[in-house]
Order: sequence, then C-alpha cells, then structure tokens
Amino acid sequence: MDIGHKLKTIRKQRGLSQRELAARAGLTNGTISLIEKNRTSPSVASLKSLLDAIPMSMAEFFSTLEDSSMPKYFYKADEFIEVTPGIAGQVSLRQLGSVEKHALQVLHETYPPGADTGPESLMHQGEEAGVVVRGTIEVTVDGQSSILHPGDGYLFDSHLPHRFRNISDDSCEVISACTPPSF
Amino acid sequence: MDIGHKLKTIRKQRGLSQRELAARAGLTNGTISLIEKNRTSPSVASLKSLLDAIPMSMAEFFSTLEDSSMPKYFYKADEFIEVTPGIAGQVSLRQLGSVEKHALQVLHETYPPGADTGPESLMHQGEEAGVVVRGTIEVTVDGQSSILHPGDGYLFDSHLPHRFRNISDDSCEVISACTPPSF
DNA sequence: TCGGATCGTTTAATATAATTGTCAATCATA
DNA sequence: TATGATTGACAATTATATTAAACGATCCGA
Repeated sequence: MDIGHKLKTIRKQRGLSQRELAARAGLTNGTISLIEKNRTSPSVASLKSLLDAIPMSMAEFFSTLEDSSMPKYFYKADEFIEVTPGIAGQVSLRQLGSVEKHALQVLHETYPPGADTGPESLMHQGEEAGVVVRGTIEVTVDGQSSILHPGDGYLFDSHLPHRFRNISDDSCEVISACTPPSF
Repeated sequence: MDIGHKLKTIRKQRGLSQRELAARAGLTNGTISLIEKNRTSPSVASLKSLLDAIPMSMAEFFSTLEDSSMPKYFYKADEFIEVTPGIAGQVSLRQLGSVEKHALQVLHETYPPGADTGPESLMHQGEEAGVVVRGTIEVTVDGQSSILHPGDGYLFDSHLPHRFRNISDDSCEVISACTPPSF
C-alpha cells in the first residue's frame, strides 16, 4: 500500500505543489511531505481532505492503488473510419469499421446547434457509452438529464429511453460506443 | 462520510463482535468502538487492517460508501477512473464507469510525448477500437503501421500484436472502447 | 438468584499524526 | 553574480488516535 507514492503521482499530475495542495485541503505542506514519504499513515479524514482538493474520490484512489487484477488494455489496432447516414443534414454519425463484421460499434458523432435526436425510445440490447470531445450537449436517460462538457461521458443500458440535444450555439462532437451493434 | 456506521454494518453482516474483529485486525475493541461512533478518524493503516480482517478491499469499502443510490448515467471528466498501473510509461488510461458492472468499457487515454506501450502482445478476446481526438500517434498492428491524426481511428480483433507510440512533441488523446471488458 | 461470559462503551495513559517554524536547494529575473 | 520566490525536507511542539483497563448491561445455564 504505497499511499505516499500514489498521492505524489496524482499531485504532480495535476501540477500542484505540496503547499498548494495543503492550502486547498486545509492541511500543511509538512504533513503532505511525511505522507508522501510514507513516514506516517494519514487519517482517512486527512486523506479525504486531500482527495477532495484534487479532486478524486476515495474509491478511485484505492481502486487504482490495490486493484491488480485489471484486464490488459493495450492490445491492437487496425483499420479506418467510415461514414454513415446523413439524416437530413442534422446529426452526423460516423462509424468506425463496418457494423456486420464486428461486435463493437464506435461512432464519431457531430451535433450541430439545435440538433435533437427526439424522445424516441429506441430499444436495443447491450450498453451505450460515450465521451464528449468538443462543445456541449444535453443528455437525458430514463428521466435523468445532464449537461456534458468536453471530457465528460455517459454510460447506460441501451434499452432505457434516451435523448441527445445540442442546446448550445456551437456544434458538439462525441465519440460513442455501443455493444452489441444494433440488431 | 459516515465511516463508523458503514464499518458497523459490515461487521454485523459478518457476525463479528468488536472484540473478534479487533483481535483479527491487531487492534483493540475500544478503538473499534470509537471509530464506529465516529469519535475518531482512523488512520488508513488502521482501516486497512480492519478491512483485511473482514475481508474487504479499501476500494470496495469506499465505493459502496460514496456510491449514490441513483443509477449513474453521467460522468464528469474528473470522475473517470484512472486505471493505469502507474508504471506504464506515463500513459494515462481513464475509464468511464467501473469495470465490474458493465459489458462495455470506454477509456479516455492520454499519451505524453515519447509514450510507448511497447511490443507486448497480450491476448484478449473481443475487439478494441478508438478515435484520436487530439495530437498524433503511431499505431502498429500485426506488422502494419499507421500515423493517426485527430478524427482517425482504429478497429481490430484483440489477439494481434500491437503497439502505441507517441512520436510527436505534443501529448495525444484517444477515446477508445473494448468489448468484452475483461477476462 | 446467582455466577460466568460476552457485549459495547468510557476514561486515563501512551503512541502517533499533524502543525509550526525553519532549512538548503532549485529556479527565475535583474 | 545577487536577489526573491518556490520547492521539498526536517525537528520540535501540539493535537489526535490508539491502547489498556475498567464499567454497566445483557444473556444464559446451574
């Protein structure tokens, strides 16, 4: 349980000094120094303060610290992207590869200002997820709504009713994935 | 953060008394009493000892503690879970949602200049795909190489040897998806 | 009705974490 | 250089967590 090293890595990642982090967390730089060198085991209250200031959840901190049974992520890459239906010049869905051959469907979606998929509750099996890479979009899933910005994402079962609306003045791009690919 | 109540619930679930748990964890029953009444904030070392004796991982403890009751569909950028082992050449893999619960795994990957996954060819069933959203990256799959720019992507079966290298001066971001998530 | 055992709680003493104040090393700028 | 601002580390003090021991409450069998 190398908490010190883990904390230091995260702190550096965010470009924070010990003093800056200490100020945000309501602690002192000395304390952080001791923690990072594993010369003391912080109370969970102290660690919580530090993570709140970063910010990062306790669950995430420890899951990356102790979960060694993670699957391997770097495997292989192949091939190229392809374009799909230009429905009335509205929402653009550009698919990666061809649907039939693969178990995984990835789309590069572009929503112009005002674009709206409508309240259609299109049912399929599997899950749907995506990450916003540019612009802003409102996503509604099973009655819950959220405004997502670049870097934000969504993840839900595909059978839940869902809706995408671009209520901003700029177009919005999303990288999304579905599995299994439509039936 | 009601750690005390959470600990007490788990302890009762396992049918342990404060003294039994204390003995297993190498602490005292008094300490457990204070912790469960939230009259002290245990050190992470102490909490780890207690959870090891139950047993339960720190990640599980806090994930069930911080978990909201509502199903979670939306994830802010800072809620993506960092799953990189840490060593891996500073490559950042940030996962959308948690591995265990879903059939679809989406990652927000960041490759700093010079980052290299190496020629490892670990086997994995299913497929992997991704889209470059910023920067440039060289991808090698089964002997074929390609330089991918923003908007480009890759798609392949997961058993071929592959490699990601950032040979540019800027960091590179990729949104990727895998299915199934782990084996 | 009495032990005897086990439970969770509390208190005083002790061990440990956190603060305070300072240090040398590293930068950047003049 | 010289200077000021930042950095991470350290020692001594203060604050806090943990221990050890005792307490009252509850339950059960003799």
